[in-house]
Amino acid sequence: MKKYPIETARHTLAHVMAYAVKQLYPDVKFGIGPVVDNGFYYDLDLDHPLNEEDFPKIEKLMQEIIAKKIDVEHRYIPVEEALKEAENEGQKYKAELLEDIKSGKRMAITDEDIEQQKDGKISFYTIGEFTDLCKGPHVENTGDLPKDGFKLTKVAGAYWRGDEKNPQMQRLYAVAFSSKKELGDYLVMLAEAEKRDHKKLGKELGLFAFSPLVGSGLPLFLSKGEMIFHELGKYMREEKEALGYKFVHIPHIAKTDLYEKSGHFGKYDSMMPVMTDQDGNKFVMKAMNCPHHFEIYNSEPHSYRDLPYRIAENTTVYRNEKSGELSGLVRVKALTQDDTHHFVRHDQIKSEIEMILGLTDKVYQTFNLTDYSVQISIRDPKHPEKYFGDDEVWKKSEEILVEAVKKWGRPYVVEEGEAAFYGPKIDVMVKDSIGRKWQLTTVQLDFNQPENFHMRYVGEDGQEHAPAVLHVAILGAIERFMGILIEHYAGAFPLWLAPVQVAVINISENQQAWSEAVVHKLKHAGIRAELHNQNETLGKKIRNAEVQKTPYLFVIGDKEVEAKSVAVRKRKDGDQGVILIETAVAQLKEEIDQKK
RNA sequence: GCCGGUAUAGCUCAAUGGUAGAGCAACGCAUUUGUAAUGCGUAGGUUGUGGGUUCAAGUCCCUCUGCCGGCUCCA
Repeated sequence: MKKYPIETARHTLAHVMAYAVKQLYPDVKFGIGPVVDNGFYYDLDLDHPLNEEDFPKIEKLMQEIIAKKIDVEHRYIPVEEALKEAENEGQKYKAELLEDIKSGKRMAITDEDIEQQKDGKISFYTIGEFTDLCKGPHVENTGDLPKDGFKLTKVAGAYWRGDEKNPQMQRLYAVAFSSKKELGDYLVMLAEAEKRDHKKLGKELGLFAFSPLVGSGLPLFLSKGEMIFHELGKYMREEKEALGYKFVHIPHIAKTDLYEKSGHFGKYDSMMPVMTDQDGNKFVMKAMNCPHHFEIYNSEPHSYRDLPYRIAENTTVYRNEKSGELSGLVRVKALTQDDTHHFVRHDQIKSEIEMILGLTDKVYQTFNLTDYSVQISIRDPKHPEKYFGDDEVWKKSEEILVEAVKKWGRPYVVEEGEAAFYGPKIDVMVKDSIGRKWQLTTVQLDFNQPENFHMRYVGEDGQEHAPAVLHVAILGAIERFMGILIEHYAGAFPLWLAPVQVAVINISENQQAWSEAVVHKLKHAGIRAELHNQNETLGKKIRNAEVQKTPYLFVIGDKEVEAKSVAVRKRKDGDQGVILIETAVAQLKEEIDQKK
């Protein structure tokens, strides 16, 4: 048995899976079947809706194909011939791909694009009675595949070529590893990740709730969740004020005229209407803060000396996301941005972006978030009509961002077509517990809205000039950031962020007054303390998730106890107890202050 | 919005179409012991909503809602 890179085996397994499905459902039409993280998928068009009951059948057929040790044949076929054959077999999607190859369009579908042209011929691989166009590479014999290292995991709808207007196919997912053990390890890892799921922990720790009556995507923060939420907003405010940002406040509804001027209104359909007033003005919930902040800038004249002019606000925007897109705290309809707008002279752009990226670094270090990726989002060069402003300005903006990120020194990728309609942006993405990437930080450079809103400042030369605008959110949305943080810390927050910093457990009833006094003292010192009274056993309290995740635990009483990861303070007699608690309070305060 | 799942007690889950149960949590009593689990007891339900099939529905069918995982979207 030959050894192959796991990606090669996954690729061949995708073909084997397609072959197995074809044995079950001969009418199936195939889309594409690429390798993805930890496995592969194949897009299928068939009348029978696949579900989990079909998985064992398909897996069994795959295992049979592997057991038969079938040679994987590779050959090149002229494109016309291949096209004819695909059409004869009714493989319309394959035919479409071949058609594109033939006409030279060959639009990439995925990175794992399908073919490789060689003298006008197309690379094909055949396993038994299943032939698929594919550039490979593949294993030479199905006997080389790990027969018990793969598992079908899920089926999902996926549009042909990723376009909503195209027919929807069934995407059959599988995970695959070189051995049964590796597959088992992966499944165990997934089960562990499930325990860190912020939706699960949020409920267990009493942080937030959802109500079908209030509406989907509208999180209700309970007292403990609000403490974290508030602490995150406060932290960003402190950091920004230290850098000279000014905080502002705007109302949550606005006339549609504002968004018509900014260009948002026509471009997006996610704004929630509120009402039409007696004069016929239409109002919507604000879905972004930019135009309000522009109007704040325009409310007074500016000198070049005042720039950079930085305004900030932690404020909620409301977006009518499609129902299927919502997900816990990481995708909601009401999201609170730590939004800032920087109005800068053109010669200040570079230094301003450097300052912002510096702050970004500091924030990520504070939360010990090291595993993040940076993306520079630029225009889709094929569709310039989707964006405001002229080519030169866009080119210049994109260059500035690339240069800034290069200087910053983080690895990055450039994504075409991901820019905002008014300018390119730098995004920072962080993975959640099951490996999905979520955008947190965004830094957007905008030369277009300043013209649109006629923003001006008086320069050294006495003339009016337009500033550039930087749209920045470091946390992104506090809801999403909190969701990511809960999973990052698995619910065990650092002291300064923890909703309960000290749990005081009163062991015996005759210590009631003393316990209450300790809690009072802690709260007075600004420490978030909570009293757990002892009419239950300490064992029960300790295994309670809330208390387990509490950084400190004071046990009041006369029992010698120990608990993992918690400081235990014992009271021997009144006076000594007071000294112990006071020392502890001072230490705690110091630790909390040193948080960042 | 689309595809596939899914919804039973506060939580985790049981219950061939035939009287809705268990463990944990809660509460009470006992225990003063216990640091992944002290004992006994009590209470907790219009099985998400609305319809249908059936002598009989938690179970089968349809509707709506919510949730989960994808797709698309993501200012």
